[in-house]
Amino acid sequence: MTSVAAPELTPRARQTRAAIVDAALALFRERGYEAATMREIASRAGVSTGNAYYYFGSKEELIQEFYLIRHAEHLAASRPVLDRETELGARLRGTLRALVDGLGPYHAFAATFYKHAAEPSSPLSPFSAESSPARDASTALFREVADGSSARMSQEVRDRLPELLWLYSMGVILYWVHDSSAGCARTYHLIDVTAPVAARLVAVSRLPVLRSTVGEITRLIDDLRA
Amino acid sequence: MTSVAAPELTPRARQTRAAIVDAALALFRERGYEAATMREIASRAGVSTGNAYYYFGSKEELIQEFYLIRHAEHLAASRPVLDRETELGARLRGTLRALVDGLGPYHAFAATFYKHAAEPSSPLSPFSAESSPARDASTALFREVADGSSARMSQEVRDRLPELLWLYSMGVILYWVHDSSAGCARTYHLIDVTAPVAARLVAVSRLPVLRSTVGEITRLIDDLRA
DNA sequence: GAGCAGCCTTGAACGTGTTCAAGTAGTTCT
DNA sequence: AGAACTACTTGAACACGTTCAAGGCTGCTC
Repeated sequence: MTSVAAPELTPRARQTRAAIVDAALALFRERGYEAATMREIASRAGVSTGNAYYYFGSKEELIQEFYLIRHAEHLAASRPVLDRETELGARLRGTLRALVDGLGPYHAFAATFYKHAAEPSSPLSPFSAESSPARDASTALFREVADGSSARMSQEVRDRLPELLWLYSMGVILYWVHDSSAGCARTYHLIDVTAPVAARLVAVSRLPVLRSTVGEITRLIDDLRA
Repeated sequence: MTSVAAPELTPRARQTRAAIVDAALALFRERGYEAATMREIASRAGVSTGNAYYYFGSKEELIQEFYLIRHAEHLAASRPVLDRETELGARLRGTLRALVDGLGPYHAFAATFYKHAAEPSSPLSPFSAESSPARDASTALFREVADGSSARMSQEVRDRLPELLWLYSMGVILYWVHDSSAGCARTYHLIDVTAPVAARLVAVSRLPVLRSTVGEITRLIDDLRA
């Protein structure tokens, strides 16, 4: 189980910490986030309730582990598509489908944890400073999606595209969270339809008529990330 | 205080209900959502804790009142701009600024309640069925923003624009929630920059080169709201 | 006016996330 | 060996959101 534990932990403690994470994620999957109590998580991990709070400041913090594990697996799952496809739309589609594939078993659970992610003061917010490493890792993946493609684009678009694609993926996840269709078919449909559109927008961004519009959007993005 | 109470309430009960809402919103503003306890809200309203639960199924439900009151005030605040301006960008800008103006005093509070809004199972989610009336009301406002403007657009764009603008406004609010700049200056900046870009996109949507792209996006929107 | 019915009100009790003072055990220092 | 130090562990206690059995109040019927 991939885990990014604090390095200064005793081997024994590291094991305890991992047991808590395992128990938590298992219970989250089984019962959902709210129904899984800290007492039960601790009990299943074989420790006291209070001890769980020695390793994790709050129940929400257990979700950061989920983020990290998910990202590592998403990275691996995207590899085949990125090695095979060269067309931007197809690369994007494959990467996003891999993302949703991996989240699948956690659908009910992820739905409730996303509520915590939306709170700006929460370290779980994808926009927060604490999540910056996770966000950077995601952005790097999308940079590879774009740069490894055969799509031609101006340097200004190329520089800003990864962040836009990350934002796009957040939108897809938001949609997925709310998607109650069988097998989340609607989310896959959304991906299948929007990925080519996104690629198309990148392509048309080179049109001279859109030069000024692209320039405005570029400046806007630079403003926002300042 | 505008309030959409259930109609079958005794006048006395209606008054009690209103007192609870007033106490709740005041405390939310003073201390924030989390720090305002149901016991304190009930106490300030002069009722027992349990009685608050006779009128509101949960603490979150008190936020629906906030939505309703805010929307009514936003509507009124947007009136002057909509009566004066004809250019789409200016109308959009004015409407969004009015939105953020009105939310101002609740910034800290709104930040924490948006976390509840993001949960799909919550009736507070702007995407939920329970919020549909509130969403429809918002969409109607944006329809007026677009239709009352001098902007020319195809019928297919005109039909779908209100929902897109509503989504855009949700994005602005999401940004605002995370905006910690003085006086939320960055949010106002975002509005000032993006409103003209949005108007510009509507304008360029008539370009023949973009016909097929616009068509794809149109079909996508129709898919999603199905 | 007595009884009745239904709306409204109460506060104690439950289970939750979280805290914390008090420990224990392993390691290092003298 | 003993002492001191640090890293870890405990479970009782706290405040919170929420529930509910019990009771009051109001206006109606006869």
